[in-house]
Formats: sequence, structure tokens, C-alpha cells
Amino acid sequence: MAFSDWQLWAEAPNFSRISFSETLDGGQAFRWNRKDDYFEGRWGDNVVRLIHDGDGIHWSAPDRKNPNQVIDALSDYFASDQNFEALTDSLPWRSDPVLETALRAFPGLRILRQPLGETLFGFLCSSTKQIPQIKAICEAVALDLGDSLPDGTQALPTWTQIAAAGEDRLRAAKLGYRARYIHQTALFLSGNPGWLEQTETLPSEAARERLISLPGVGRKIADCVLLFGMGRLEAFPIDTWVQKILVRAYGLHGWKSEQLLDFARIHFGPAAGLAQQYLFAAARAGLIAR
DNA sequence: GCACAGGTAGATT
DNA sequence: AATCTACCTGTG
Repeated sequence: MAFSDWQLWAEAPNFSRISFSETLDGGQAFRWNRKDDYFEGRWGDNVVRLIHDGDGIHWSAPDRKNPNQVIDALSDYFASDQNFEALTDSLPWRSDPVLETALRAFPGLRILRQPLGETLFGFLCSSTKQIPQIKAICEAVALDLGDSLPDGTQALPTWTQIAAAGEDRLRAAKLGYRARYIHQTALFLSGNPGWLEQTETLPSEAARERLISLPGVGRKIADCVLLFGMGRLEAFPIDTWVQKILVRAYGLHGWKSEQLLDFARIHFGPAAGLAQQYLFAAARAGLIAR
């Protein structure tokens, strides 16, 4: 299957080169790969190539795809309904030099709006794994269990497909102890159709409680799903990186996790999750909290 | 050989 | 309620 010629995405977000790369391949999503001079990504039944050059962002998709559908899928995935410029400006960077450093390093960074089920799967794979390993696991599971995409590669499997496959097939994808959690969650979700979609209609606190009721989902993964799969920008996932940032760069030595969450909510405000992603990116780049 | 990696759940204190 | 600890596998 051939890909279309490159086409300008006129309404694309205003990324810098680095924030473009960091948004796609910085740990929010696990199915983007840097090819030659472009990124290739998959979500839902979409396969899209994106390239960021001096003219903006251009896309290419498998030939048979309707261009308007590609644009719509991109707009949805990049949460184009959100004004990230204003949200970023709403963060307390004027009085917070750590945050200011992160904002200046990654201007244009965004929070993606990924398919809910895929987001849950990706972060169920993520515990004590590095991003390249999470991506490798997702790829292995897709190859084994997923439906074919228009270019002949594989989508992530549905929860029903995962439930039917069984825990051993997941262990074969190097999921280790995560395989049991994922399979049990798959059994529940395949037996309760619409449960995830209904969760998405709830206020964030109630949605979080429901997500945490799933096997293998604790506070951190639930917050990742809220943030990256439900557009809840107030969700503030605290992982080992963010924990170190808060302790070292903000001086919050000895604070309990509940206290750190309170600090984040009060200090960063309604777009705390966006601040989290800036700080995460800056820490991984070695700019803060080394 | 061994510590550590975008955690969670169950046991122990 | 706070603090261990087991759980898989790959990497440095």
C-alpha cells in the first residue's frame, strides 16, 4: 500500500521542531516512530506520517484514505479544540523559574487526545519500563493480536481481542507481571461493554475512582488515562520523574504523595497536567532536577 | 553480578 | 495508616 503525496496540514498546531518530536514521541503515546525525516504513527484505525519543516506540518496517509477524514482524525488526536497557547500561558511560569525553563525549552508542547482504550493499554504496559520498551511491547502485542491496518501493519488489539487471547500470549510479548493485570482488565472490559465510554462521561474524580477499580490501575496510571485519553488537563500523574522534580527542584523533601498532588493542584491549577508534561520533558532532557 | 526502569497490590508493621 | 515487598524483563 502506497502512501499519498505530502499534503500541508493548514490548521496544524504551532509546534517547534522539538515540541513536535516531544509531543509525539516523548512518552504520551507509544506508537510513533521516527523514520527518515518524518514520524509515522498509528491510533485507532489511522496510520499517518507527519513531517515538520519550515513550512509547517505536512501529512501523508495510505492512498485510499479520504483526505478530509485524515484531517479530522488529526484534529481530534491533537486536541485542536483546546487552546494550548492560552493554557500554557495560564500556568504560573512568571513566578516559577523551573516551569519557565521547561516552557521555553519546549514551546508548543501539547497533550494528545488519544483513544481511551489504547491509552489505558499503553499505560498498563508502562510500569517500571522505559519508553523504548513500552513501545516494543505495544508493537509485539499489535503484531500478535491486532487487526490489519491499511498499510499492512497492525493496530493495537481491542480489549475483547486481548481477553480472548489469554495471559500467556501477553507474557510472550514480554509483558511480565503486567500480563495478568492486563488480561484481567480485558476480561472485565469485554464483559462490560460501554463501561469505559461511560467512565468518560463522569466528572474527573468519579472517573478516576472507576479507573482505579480496574486490575493494575492505580493513581498514576488512572491520571495518565484521564490526561492523555480523556482530555482532563487537571490530571497530574506523578511518576518517578515528576516526583524527583517536585522534591529536588521545588524543595518538597519529605512530602507524601497526597501532599505532592495537593501542591500540584494548587500551584499549577486547572492545566496542571500540561505543566506535568513540560516538566517531564525538561527533566528527561536533563534541563531540571538533575 | 546487580541496580534500576513513566507502578500496583497484598502483606506486614 | 504508613511502610515494605513481590512481581517480569531488558538494559547499563
